[in-house]
Amino acid sequence: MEFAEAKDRFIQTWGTLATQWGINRTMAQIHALLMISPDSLDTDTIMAELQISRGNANMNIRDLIDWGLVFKKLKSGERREFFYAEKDIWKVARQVVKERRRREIAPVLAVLDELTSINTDSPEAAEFTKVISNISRVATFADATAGAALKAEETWLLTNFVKLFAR
Amino acid sequence: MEFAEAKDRFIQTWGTLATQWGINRTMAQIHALLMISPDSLDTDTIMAELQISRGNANMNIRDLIDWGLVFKKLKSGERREFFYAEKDIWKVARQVVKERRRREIAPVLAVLDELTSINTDSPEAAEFTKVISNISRVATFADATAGAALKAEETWLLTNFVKLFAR
DNA sequence: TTGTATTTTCAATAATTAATGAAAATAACG
DNA sequence: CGTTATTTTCATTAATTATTGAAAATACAA
Repeated sequence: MEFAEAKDRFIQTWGTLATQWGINRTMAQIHALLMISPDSLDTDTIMAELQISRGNANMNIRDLIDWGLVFKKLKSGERREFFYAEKDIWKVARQVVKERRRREIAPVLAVLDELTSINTDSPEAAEFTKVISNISRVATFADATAGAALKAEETWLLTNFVKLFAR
Repeated sequence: MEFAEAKDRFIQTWGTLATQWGINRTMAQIHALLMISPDSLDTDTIMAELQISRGNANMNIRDLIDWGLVFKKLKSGERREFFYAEKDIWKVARQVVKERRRREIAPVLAVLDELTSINTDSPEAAEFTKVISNISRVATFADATAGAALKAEETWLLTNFVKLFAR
């Protein structure tokens, strides 16, 4: 396979995977492009490579920066901005977990916690409380686990996972 | 808070969470409704509770069954079908991981593996191979880890997670 | 300043995805 | 069988989400 084809395949694959996980395709494609690019790229290059509009490019680059996956680079003597991505996929994964935890999981945990404190005066209400408590307990535990993992060093985590699951 | 309100809050919250993770809202809402329901429900009840059409209800119930999260129950003397959900959230999580691995991760791993074998005759191609190899290695490891966890018993997994991360 | 390159915003439009509802298919019953 | 309850399908419609592109805002240099 030629490089150009492989590159397209990767950008496409990364975009498809992302949509299945609730991330928009363009955002994932920009991320993919920057991950495999040796140099940082400016907006026009990204637009040209992915055949997208300026507005679209700008918005999704901003989002990637918000997610902590892409960074701005200022080249001396250059007026426009250049962008580059974190290329270590472990760090990418850690960052995604961290952000999703903060943005999506934390609010849900708060709601669940509230919902455990209703009257259980009917079979429906009793079952409800039982299920919600179970979800709340497990989710809180899983969230705390993720939190601990994020605090730990990457190597420590990797080492321990290997110990835990090694054959 | 009253039961009726708590119930609506939960169904709504579960639906919102799901959309952020690439699952459609109705599917998550049906799942939520069945999880908190003491009895199995028929299609008409689900339609009425969630205010959705028959077609929508039917399609999403089918999908939930495909995902292994909801099951059919036949009541003797009853012609129509009743549905109930797995209520143990650990089992739900395990099932979701299992299915996503099969449907989404496995195909991506196959593509990544292909992409590692291109000529590295330019700086771009060299960087590409480097990044793809890293992703492929880490993803394969994570996938294998998930596979091992799925094979293990739930209690075993829980116990070991506690040991690993307990303060 | 003033002009110019660059970035950002956002209303309009396009594309995608989900939901409806009625018709067709299926299954159960007498 | 024929009848009726129930489920499934799917073309149409609705809702949602993403993209465009041009105008406005901003940043920089002279």
